[in-house]
Amino acid sequence: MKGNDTVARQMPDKDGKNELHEDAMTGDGRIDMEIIEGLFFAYRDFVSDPDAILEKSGFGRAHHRVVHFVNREPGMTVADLLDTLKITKQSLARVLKQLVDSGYIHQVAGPEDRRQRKLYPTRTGRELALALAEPQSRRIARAFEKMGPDDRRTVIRFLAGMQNAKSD
Amino acid sequence: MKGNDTVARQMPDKDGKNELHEDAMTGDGRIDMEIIEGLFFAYRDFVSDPDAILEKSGFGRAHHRVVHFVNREPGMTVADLLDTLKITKQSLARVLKQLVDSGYIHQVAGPEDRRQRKLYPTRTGRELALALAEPQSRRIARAFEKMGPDDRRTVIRFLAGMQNAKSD
DNA sequence: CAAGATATGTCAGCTTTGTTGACATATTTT
DNA sequence: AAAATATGTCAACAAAGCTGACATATCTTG
Repeated sequence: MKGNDTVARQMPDKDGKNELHEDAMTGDGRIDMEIIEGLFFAYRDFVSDPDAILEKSGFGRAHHRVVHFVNREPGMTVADLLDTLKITKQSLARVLKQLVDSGYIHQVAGPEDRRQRKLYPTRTGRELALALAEPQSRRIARAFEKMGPDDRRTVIRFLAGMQNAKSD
Repeated sequence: MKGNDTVARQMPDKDGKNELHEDAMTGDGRIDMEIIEGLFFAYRDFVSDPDAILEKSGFGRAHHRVVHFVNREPGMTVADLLDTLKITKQSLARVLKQLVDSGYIHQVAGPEDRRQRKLYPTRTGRELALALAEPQSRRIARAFEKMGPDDRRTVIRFLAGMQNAKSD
């Protein structure tokens, strides 16, 4: 390889900043590594479920999120969606435009406030959202398979407790 | 605005593909919307915790993941890390190089197989990983605050059940 | 009614983080 | 000696985030 060979014996290291740790980081029980990593792996696999379907439509995960929430709350405005996704206007504009142009979402001027664009799924938009949610829901069902119905309550409370307080 | 006004009355729509849905997508009880969305919001806020710290070091979330797992399993190889993160070699190479160059991670040729590069955190690398884990752990503790210790077990089982089976 | 605030769209450009495919080097295995 | 393996690297690209500025339509307010 190139000359980036490394040796176990380190450079002079007065302050100890380059001293190596061979022991696993545990956090001395003050850090909940188990939940931190459980969340990472669970979410990593959870969001990978819809990838096959998304590829067929030529969309990505950003489109998934948009089409999901518009289906969940038809008539929501662009501002609502920005607040839900916590991304910027331009980031949203790109994927939203593609979904509108492809006929998955329609925009309707607000009946009271005509500056608003209320977002509605079309039939194909609804079908896509359902198809994307389905494998995720199956994964969830499988996870709960050997657990009780009270366990589902517990998980819901946990997930709610992990979220930031609503600002409005 | 531009001429992208939309009206509630749609274009001719024989097949109904453009018909709008004004009703919220429920999945008719077959889709677990509550958990799907709970996971999304929980993870969205969970990963935003370390952002302030990362900005100081000039790193991003990809660096966070690398420095975390190297700290958790010092001596892991590049191949191990690729398998954990499920990203490509080039994606990892970029951020790993930056972490090595900045002195957060050291590489040591494998003692048995000298082709391998075993990864170890330096002292600063360990400190960074702990600092990043801390706000996340506090969030988790807060979520469990009003729940029992058995609830933590339940959540761990759920998160494990959400993961793909290990291939090896 | 004029002025300002608001909701949305859009332009231009940048960054991070993912992807592919090809190829080089050192080392181990066969 | 040849093949396989672990890693690094080059070039190029794509998705999805960001900023700041500015335009338009519409609503609210003085």
